[in-house]
Amino acid sequence: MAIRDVSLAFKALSDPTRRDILKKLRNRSMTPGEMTTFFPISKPSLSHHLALLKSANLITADKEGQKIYYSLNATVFYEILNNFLEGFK
Amino acid sequence: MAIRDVSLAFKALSDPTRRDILKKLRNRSMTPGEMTTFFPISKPSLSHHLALLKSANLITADKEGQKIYYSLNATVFYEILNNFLEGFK
DNA sequence: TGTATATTTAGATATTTGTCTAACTATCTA
DNA sequence: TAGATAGTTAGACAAATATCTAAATATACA
Repeated sequence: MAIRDVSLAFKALSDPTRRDILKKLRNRSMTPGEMTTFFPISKPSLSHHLALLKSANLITADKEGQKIYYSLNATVFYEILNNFLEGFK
Repeated sequence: MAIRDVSLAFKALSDPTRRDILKKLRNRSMTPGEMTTFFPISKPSLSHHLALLKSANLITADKEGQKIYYSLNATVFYEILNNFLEGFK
């Protein structure tokens, strides 16, 4: 899937917590529960950030039982930034 | 000069009006007065956006008489996005 | 079925943001 | 010096954002 909203993508990237989440997801998929052990943030706040990253198409979610594994959508991630850079050539 | 605040840079890029301003400045330097002929926005609003882009180090300002010429800081612009992409390799 | 676990949703609140009008500062020029 | 022009600053306001606690939903399992 492709870029939907550039503003949303940059907005998603403008928050340090969300960039930290993306950096964690570079290595492997992770559940919100695991993430809360890394960031000093409440579960609802984390959930909010994940929803925003998902709406920006920067991450994907896969439910397995009660858990939800979130993964970096690397393709779209690079697409967004590179497409934007193209516009400035 | 280099990146100062990644959050600020992405925040600056998250607004459509500010991205439009940057795109205009790709071609040439421009004064706020000229810009208002392109965007349906008041001078104070434009001034606000320019201040934000400047604080993010994405543009520079050169005063000549009563006019202020704003220019794209292309170097820092690419630096910000590419450095960020590096972190996701 | 009942309880524990994983996550989201709802609702509240303080902060930030984008916009406007009005007023101010600086510079030019007749 | 007076008036016009270019731009910013001040102040107000509505909308969006990030955060929290409490409640709801969904799944697992004894």
